[in-house]
Amino acid sequence: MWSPPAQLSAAAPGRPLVMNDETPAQPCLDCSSCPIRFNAVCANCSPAEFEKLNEIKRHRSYRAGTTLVGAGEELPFVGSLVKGSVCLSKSLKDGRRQIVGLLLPSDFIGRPGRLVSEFDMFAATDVELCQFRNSSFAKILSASPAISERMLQMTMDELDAARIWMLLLGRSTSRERLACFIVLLVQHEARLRRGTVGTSAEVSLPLTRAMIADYLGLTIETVSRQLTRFRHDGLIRIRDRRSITVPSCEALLNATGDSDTWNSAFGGAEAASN
Amino acid sequence: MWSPPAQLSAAAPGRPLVMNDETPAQPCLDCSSCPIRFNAVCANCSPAEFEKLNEIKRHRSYRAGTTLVGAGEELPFVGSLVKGSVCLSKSLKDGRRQIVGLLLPSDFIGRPGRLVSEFDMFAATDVELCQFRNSSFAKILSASPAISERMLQMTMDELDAARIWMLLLGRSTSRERLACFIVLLVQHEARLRRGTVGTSAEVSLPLTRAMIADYLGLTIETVSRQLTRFRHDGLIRIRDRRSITVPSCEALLNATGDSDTWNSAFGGAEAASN
DNA sequence: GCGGTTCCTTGACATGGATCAAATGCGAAC
DNA sequence: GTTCGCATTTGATCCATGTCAAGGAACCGC
Repeated sequence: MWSPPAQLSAAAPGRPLVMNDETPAQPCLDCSSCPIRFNAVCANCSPAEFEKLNEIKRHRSYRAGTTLVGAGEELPFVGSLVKGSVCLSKSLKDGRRQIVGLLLPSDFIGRPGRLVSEFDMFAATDVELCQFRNSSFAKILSASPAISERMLQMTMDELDAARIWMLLLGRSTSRERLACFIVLLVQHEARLRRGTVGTSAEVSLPLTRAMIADYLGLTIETVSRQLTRFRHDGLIRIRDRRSITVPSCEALLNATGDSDTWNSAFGGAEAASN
Repeated sequence: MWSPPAQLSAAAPGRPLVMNDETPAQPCLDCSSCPIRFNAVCANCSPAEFEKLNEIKRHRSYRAGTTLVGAGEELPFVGSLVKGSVCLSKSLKDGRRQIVGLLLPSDFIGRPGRLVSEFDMFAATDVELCQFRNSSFAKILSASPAISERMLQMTMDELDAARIWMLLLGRSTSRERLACFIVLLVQHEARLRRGTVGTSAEVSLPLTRAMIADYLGLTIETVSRQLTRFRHDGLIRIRDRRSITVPSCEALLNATGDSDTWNSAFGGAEAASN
């Protein structure tokens, strides 16, 4: 199993990351210093609502590669992704697989009120979750306008993102898909550090080539070839398997096939929400 | 402009369909006899909530082909699709288009709290909507648990459906895509008449070949060729441009590439919800 | 350090679906 | 009925991406 980039795997200060596939229930992080507190489902909670969530939450870590749940199986919890990346995927009987969602910190995991998962879920990197028992969360959800409103917002955002990804899967070339993917990572990294996209960028790849292929609806060979081609074109430099340099984000954006669409699609120009 | 199948275009009894692109505001239908009352966003409303919705609703019809809103434009209303089909689509600058959502009766249209549409929306057939001003609906939404809960359920269902469609766009052959599309229509028609899928079926196609192509991420020629091939294989009979016969739904399901996945994906085995 | 394993890259070739082009069929207007 | 326009079908060809195969690079456990 590979070592994820330090940024993604480092344990929170003072809380050593337990390296089992799943850690036992841990003492809770303090919500007021939680790195995702402004974006997660609890972002608009009142102190009283925080209190209720606090009573049922628990913090867990999973190693990269851990399967959280298989399609059709029970996932007893929901929660927020605090750190790392989680993939949602679905496969056909003959093994063809599509990653249908890439969850990043502050994204919500699971479906309130439904225990059986429609998709496979696995940790792409080491991850940390803030979990709630599904049934307990569902109760709080229906009693708390702030949470249910935020939940609806986030779900609608995910739906928009999924539909935009459908445009990519249905109509883009392999080169455009790779460019979009890297742009997505660049913009996400900018958001994490609460900054904007600069002229150049260092990106760490949270996914293996195989996962990238499954996310983009391509084969592993095509992913590799297009990355090589970007390298030859000077659009990227490949530092190691897990990280690349983008000397000119604008040039990469031009390789997406529609810089306007894809720049804004990934939050480059955050739409005024609500 | 083509004549849509009678089933989709017939006006409600006693209310002649006004054949402008957009009808003026009309007297409201009685909610208690509304054909979508059990499935729409208002499905779980209390009498008091119905009352509030009634005050702001209006009924409108649009002709097939009408653009309801373009991507980036303002859509001042939200509402329920009462009759017909509406397509959500998104295009790249060079014209490549992907239909990212096919809305059918009882589906919700628009995004509460956000006026600017992320997608193009157009009426694929003659359409009837039950509309609410976006701002008015947003107020009621935040005040009514029954509506906001139903809204969240429907949005999560749409998200699951979108993700399943991503599997099709990313990983299926053109033949499988066509088979899935027809199965989708068969199952939807069964649901409309509140029955189950029989051994055989008559299906009317709500979309032109070009729209089918854009929905499936293919070209018009490929759609046509695969339909012809189904005909040669005896999987369908083509009655006319707008309707086909499926002599054996099971045989068609076998052509989807993964009958288990696709049969349940379109509600063939409705998951126990909530 | 060594061997095994997994991940990644590269090459040769095959092919499904796109593209380009033309013919056919159907509906609408006259 | 005739003509026009458009949707659809069909054919010929091309090409992007998949498939199959081999080699190389990183990592792991010993």
